[in-house]
Amino acid sequence: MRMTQFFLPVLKDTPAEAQIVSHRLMLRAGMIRQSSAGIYSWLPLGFRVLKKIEQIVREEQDAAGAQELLMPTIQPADLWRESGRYDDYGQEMLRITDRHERDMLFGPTNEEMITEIFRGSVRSYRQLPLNLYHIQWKFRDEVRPRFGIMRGREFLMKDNYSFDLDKAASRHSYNKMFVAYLRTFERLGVKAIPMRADTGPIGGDMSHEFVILADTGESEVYCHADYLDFEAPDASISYDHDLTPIIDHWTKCYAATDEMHDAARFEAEVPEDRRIATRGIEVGHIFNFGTKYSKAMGANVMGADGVEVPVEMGSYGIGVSRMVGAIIEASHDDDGIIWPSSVAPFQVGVINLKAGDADCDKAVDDIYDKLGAAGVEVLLDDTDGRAGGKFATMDLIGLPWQLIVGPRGLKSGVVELKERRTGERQELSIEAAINALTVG
RNA sequence: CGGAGUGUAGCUCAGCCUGGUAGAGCACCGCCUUCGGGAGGCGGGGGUCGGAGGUUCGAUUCCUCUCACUCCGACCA
Repeated sequence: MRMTQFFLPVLKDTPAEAQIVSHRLMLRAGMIRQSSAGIYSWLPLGFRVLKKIEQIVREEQDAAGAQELLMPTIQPADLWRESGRYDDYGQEMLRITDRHERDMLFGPTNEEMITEIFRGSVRSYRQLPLNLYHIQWKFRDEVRPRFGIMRGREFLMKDNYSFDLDKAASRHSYNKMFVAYLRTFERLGVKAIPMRADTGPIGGDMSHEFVILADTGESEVYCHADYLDFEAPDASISYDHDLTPIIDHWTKCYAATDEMHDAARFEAEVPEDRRIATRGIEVGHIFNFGTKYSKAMGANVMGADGVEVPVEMGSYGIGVSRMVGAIIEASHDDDGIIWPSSVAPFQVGVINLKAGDADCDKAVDDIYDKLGAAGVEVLLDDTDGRAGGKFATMDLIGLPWQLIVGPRGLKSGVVELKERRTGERQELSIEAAINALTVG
């Protein structure tokens, strides 16, 4: 992509309404634009990141055996009357009436709808286990939206639902998602620590929140420092095997959000120099809620013994749009965003320090074509601005690599390769620079 | 939902207290000089001052209502 053709409305000034760093940087980098309170448009740069995250989430869900479908944003109220949540959910649910005076709602989540789909098609234990997910926009009419897309009213969430015959099988489905989440967050370039969580209004007795540690996080969290060194299972993991050793490893140390925090236990279990008390951002939440919805909505299956039982369910969510902000909170510096490579909107920003200079133009065009041909996503700053502004913009939008091409270097046949995260620069020949960016 | 604020140019803000018909910086357009970490000069375009009502000879300014947005608190991916 050439910057002269790319819609990238960066801001020099910080918009007054933005309080936290991810919101400020997303606005300044031209990633989002507010429409109304808690509702945003995603501009091209932000949308690219959102899609990257979505795709990683999708790949890991598929690998763990979940199947993607797509449910609507608008749901009929009757479904929610069946579960009893139409009245329980309160004003956070956006209620709509259609032209025939039918009560509808903009879905804040999809337990009812997925249960309805399930009960309409599944009758036998032979069709289990089943795990269905979608990545869809949700709407929760928060009293007080804030922090940009971190707590918007409209947000993109991956939510999935597992269906099993009995508690043991349901537990395995839960464990699969636990492991899939470890892998997902690792690939997204963040440390997300599973913390025992309250099940809240969704119900059930098994639940973990996945929390990214960040000073600017919304809630206080406490955990053992060992978690920072834990490594997620690699891609060769087999989801059909017993996953409990992995779960045990990841849950053996203390980790709790403030509402579940037990100071006495924390101090007893964690040596003083290993205690982490900081802030965190919840980016994922998994629940096993048993038969809460299947009982209420009559989602039963016939077991091998000929007895019909309500299906055991779990639900699993990742805040995809929130991840964008959470990653920025966890990865930025004074100059701007520092994208992990896996979610970066482009891998490389090529800077033409002197657009209009024949040698520079030729060199960057050549680099641009070669990197593009090698499948590297490149943003070429071919604008005729000054060097300072170009450096500042490139640092702000946080692409992992910058390739700086100027007349001074070209005279001696070199360009400068800068790594955004470390700030390290090296002078290389054009060929060597292209090689460095196309290997791995 | 309780509390506190803010709405003036695309953005950041001044002007309002003490009414007299709107400004700066950045951004944008043109020209010139610059040209490796957010340059400078000259010229130019852009605002029915959130909206409605009221007071007044006259309202961005004072009063009332209203809408929107932000922040702090309680709740959530």
